[in-house]
Amino acid sequence: MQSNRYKAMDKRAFKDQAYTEISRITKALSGPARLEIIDFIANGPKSVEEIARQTALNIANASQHLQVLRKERLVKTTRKGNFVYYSLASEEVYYVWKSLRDLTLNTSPIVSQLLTETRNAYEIPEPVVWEDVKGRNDVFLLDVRPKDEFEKGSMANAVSLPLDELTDKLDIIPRDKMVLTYCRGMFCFYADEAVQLLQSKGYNARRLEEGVLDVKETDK
Amino acid sequence: MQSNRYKAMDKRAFKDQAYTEISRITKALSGPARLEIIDFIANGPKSVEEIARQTALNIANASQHLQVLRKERLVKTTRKGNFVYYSLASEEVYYVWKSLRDLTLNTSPIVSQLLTETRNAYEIPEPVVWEDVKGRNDVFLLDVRPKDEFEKGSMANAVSLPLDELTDKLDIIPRDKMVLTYCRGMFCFYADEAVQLLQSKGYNARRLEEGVLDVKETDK
DNA sequence: ATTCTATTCTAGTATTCTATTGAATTGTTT
DNA sequence: AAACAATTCAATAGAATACTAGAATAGAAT
Repeated sequence: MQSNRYKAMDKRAFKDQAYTEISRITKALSGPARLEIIDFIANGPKSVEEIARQTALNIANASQHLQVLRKERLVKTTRKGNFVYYSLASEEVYYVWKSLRDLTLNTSPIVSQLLTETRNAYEIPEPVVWEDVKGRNDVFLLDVRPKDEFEKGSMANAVSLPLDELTDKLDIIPRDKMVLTYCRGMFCFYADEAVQLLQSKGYNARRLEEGVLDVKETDK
Repeated sequence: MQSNRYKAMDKRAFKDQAYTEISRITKALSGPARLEIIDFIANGPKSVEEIARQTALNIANASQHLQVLRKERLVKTTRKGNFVYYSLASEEVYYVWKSLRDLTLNTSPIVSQLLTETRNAYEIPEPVVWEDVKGRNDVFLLDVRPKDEFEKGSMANAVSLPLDELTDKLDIIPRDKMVLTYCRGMFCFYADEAVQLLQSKGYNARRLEEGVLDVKETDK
């Protein structure tokens, strides 16, 4: 009781600590490398090796970044055989990432500019936004991510055909529908590469701007 | 064309720049002082002086922090007479703040702990969550923030009675209903102070855990 | 038990950023 | 011109950053 009195916080001290705590977590996410890691592992558990390869970091460095995220409990790990798999600790982590990304897209036009520039450089056609096509039934939804990511969760009625199997299994794609590809999200080019391939084979193909995690209509 | 080729970005370069851009914006928000500023001015435009007072910073320092936010276009300013009023540049900024706050509340129990400790120290009763009371019609919703914040936007059916006018105008509060006070949000103690006052006058009063901005049922 | 392999830790470095404040300055109002 | 709010400047001290190489660890496979 008495000791409670002494420890008792005034309101200013509480605020200082509360905002500092939120600040700590914000700083833990705030490096480019860690933002990219979060964007990546949101699609499913990944080993340190995969994360390092995807983000072009060396392994020790990727591990360091993962420790920073783990210290703040933003990611969790599971071990399978020899590998440690990292994934997001909660949905809230993804919401933060998503809101930061959307804020940036609205606030500084640079990212969207760079994105279209990059697409132009590769002669990739403009993406289609989900809002414009979600009602239609003359489209064929194609998930070109690795199988395990598809199985963890996919868009409703989507068919899985990972990018590297695309050439072999073209026959499962109908020629009378518009093929809509999608992948991990706005900053992932798998869907664009798929579109290029499909168009070169005479399909009517476009990519979806959003990824699975940005859209409500999902399975699982 | 040619020059486009040379400037053309490869995918890795795009990613580096995109995540770096998001990182820049994230770092701009990530200090405790700036998080508090955002939380504060979300309720309405505030002068530098008010912001400095609220956050216990000196004026020069508060201004510095505001410049950081302005450089990243997270806040906007209007001038009235001698004063410059700062407010959030867009709703997205608030969403980011909200998602960071909610992530922290879920991820590290410290903040909630400190909050209840502080309330205990002042012998403030436990808050009520909106979800539990929003259907009921035997409650009297009381907005104890300054008038201008109320006018900018309030909860549906709420009555405005700023904290410092409360003692004078007690007669407008019905005695047969439960009085529910609310203010700027979870880290604001105005509503708690109002509850203490009201309870001492024999009212059945509780505070709402959430603030206006966390609840859907609002006017304006 | 040993070997193997993926991951983590340690330590060091160089760099960059941080918040803060008093004083000088700008710009507005009266 | 005087008063006032806000901004900028300059300087400080301290902390945090990302990264890397090499050693250490911890499980799994043999």
